[in-house]
Amino acid sequence: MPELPEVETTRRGVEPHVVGREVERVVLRETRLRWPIPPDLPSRLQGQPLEAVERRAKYLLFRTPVGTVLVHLGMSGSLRLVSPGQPPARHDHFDIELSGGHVLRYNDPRRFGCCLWLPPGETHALLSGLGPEPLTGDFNAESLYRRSRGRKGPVKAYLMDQKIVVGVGNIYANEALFLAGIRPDRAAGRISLARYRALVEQVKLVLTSAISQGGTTLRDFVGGDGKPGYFAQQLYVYGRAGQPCKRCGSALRELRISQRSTIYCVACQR
DNA sequence: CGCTGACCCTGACGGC
DNA sequence: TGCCGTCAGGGTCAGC
Repeated sequence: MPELPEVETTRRGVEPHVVGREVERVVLRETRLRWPIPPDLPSRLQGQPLEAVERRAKYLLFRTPVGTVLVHLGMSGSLRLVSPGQPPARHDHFDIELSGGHVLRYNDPRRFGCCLWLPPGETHALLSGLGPEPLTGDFNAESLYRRSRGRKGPVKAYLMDQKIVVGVGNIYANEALFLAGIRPDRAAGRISLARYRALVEQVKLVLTSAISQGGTTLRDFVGGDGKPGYFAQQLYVYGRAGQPCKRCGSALRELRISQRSTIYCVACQR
């Protein structure tokens, strides 16, 4: 599930139930994620108040006075609030039990996610070297254009490079390139500033729109059994290879860029 | 430094 | 019904 909008939706969903609470207990069931969960995480967290839930790229940061829990949902992870005593399901790898009667429960079938501990003041290697957040002014056409000069790789791979900009995953890279009218296999270094302006605008629009969609299902995070909101009904190209373009009717084509499914319209994208 | 492909893991799905 | 190959929204890492 998690692209940036799903991660931000998760952050907004759990924040009001987590901030101001205290960690009563941490239960680890399966520590073999992308990297092992530190065995001392429960003892470090126990009794600590949670001061904030932040997001950087697709990482969730749970702040306490003695350090930060850094969570990534990988490809298949989710973080939900459940009631105390609710029996764990398959792939429910750990719980953070909070005062006030909520349990933060992490589920991840593929185990590509992670849960790491970050001492205060330290900046984790995973977070250093990340590019700007896509919804801030630091992500702009001028710097995107400037940094692209001389690059021969496809613009879609460039857009998904976390050093260039964070949080643009495969779905939204496909969508933004369609909306900006840019062929995903065009060399990043051979795209004009004007077209990068269009691309930046569409990245911001598509992410903002998806976050607002996800926001409609926030209630699912508390005691519900529904999944976080999904954006499928508004997709122009992702998952639609062979089907007609919603703008011009041409059959959408598929190719692979950096091992990832890439769909585009030969007529609308140049 | 830039770029490509292998890899981590489970589950869903389509073809035979 | 079962088996097998392929694919999936993440990212790191080695190697050229």
